[in-house]
Amino acid sequence: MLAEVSKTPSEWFSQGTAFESRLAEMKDALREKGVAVTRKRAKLLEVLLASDRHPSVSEIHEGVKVAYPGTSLATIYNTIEILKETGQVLEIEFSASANRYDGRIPVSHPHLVCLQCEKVEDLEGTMSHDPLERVSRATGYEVVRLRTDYYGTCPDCLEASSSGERGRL
Amino acid sequence: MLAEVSKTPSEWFSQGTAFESRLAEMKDALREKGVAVTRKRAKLLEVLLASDRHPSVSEIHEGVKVAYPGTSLATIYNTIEILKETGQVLEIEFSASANRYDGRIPVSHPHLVCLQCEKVEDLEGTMSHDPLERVSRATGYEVVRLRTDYYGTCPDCLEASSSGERGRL
DNA sequence: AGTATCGTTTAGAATCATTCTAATTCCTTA
DNA sequence: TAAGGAATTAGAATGATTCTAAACGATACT
Repeated sequence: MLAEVSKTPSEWFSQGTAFESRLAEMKDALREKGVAVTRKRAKLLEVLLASDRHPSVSEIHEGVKVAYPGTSLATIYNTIEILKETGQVLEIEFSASANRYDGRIPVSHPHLVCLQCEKVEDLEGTMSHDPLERVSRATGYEVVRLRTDYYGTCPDCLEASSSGERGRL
Repeated sequence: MLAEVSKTPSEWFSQGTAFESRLAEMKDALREKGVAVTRKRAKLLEVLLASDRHPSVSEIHEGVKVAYPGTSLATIYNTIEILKETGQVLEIEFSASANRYDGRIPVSHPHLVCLQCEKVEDLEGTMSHDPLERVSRATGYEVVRLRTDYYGTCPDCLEASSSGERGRL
């Protein structure tokens, strides 16, 4: 039986860059679901965890192809889907641009999104206590996920350009 | 010269269903930008404001076509784009489903999104004070937009089904 | 070793929202 | 009524994602 993930966001954050333990955790989650941790899937997990860029599917694809050149995009999509089902990855959706994925902290938490360079960063230390429960009680919804994203221009882009051009997010 | 929109979210909320005044406001914003408020565009604004469903482009299209059957989808997309540029509509993006639009309260505010029926509701009364300024100061970003969305199953869907099927949001 | 089985992977087609393009229509003003 | 410019159009193009059907690969059984 698969135990519910019950870590709070701050517990996730406190893991810091616990690459190895997250990797083991994700592999375990796949095995618990009864799917094999193949070499390509293992590599995918590593690529996902190695970057703090919140990579897109195609960035992950590029990374996996370094080790396994023949890898198809479909494999990445398939595996990401499984990871979503097991709560092992957080999907950050965009409609005008590819979705981005957070495997390090797979529970809801705020991000900073640069409208210009499309950088996605974790925003730490600004989390008030989980409001899911409060919202559930107030609305009758069974709230399972919260998205909080701040959009703007990152310091790098502020410096690099005076004009106000925007990306497509 | 176009004055910056400077209402706080709660000021927007306090307008309630001030349909007529929002309509006039949106028309003014278009004129200030130098674009014509044509009959189709006026109808589009009405359709957008008349519904609390946070309609998608194609829902708006359907509504406009009742009055003007020949209307093309491109017209809706074009006009929505102008509204976005003038800050007169809030875009709620989804990657697996069509984007939704909020013309009533065009500034960042939280929503409740039902994963099952894809309903999008405003979540009132839960807004703490605008954290944009605080995040800007803490991160060096020039923060211009905040997205906060709660996802879950709405009371209607909870009642209608015991199983856990999900929509595509 | 040989083979049946079942999950995994693949290439490419299909889908869908959105954007683009180039031609046409509609207004406005002369 | 004609000219000019914006608005609108149909349909093509794009891009991310999903689907499909076939090929592949590992494992268990004979």
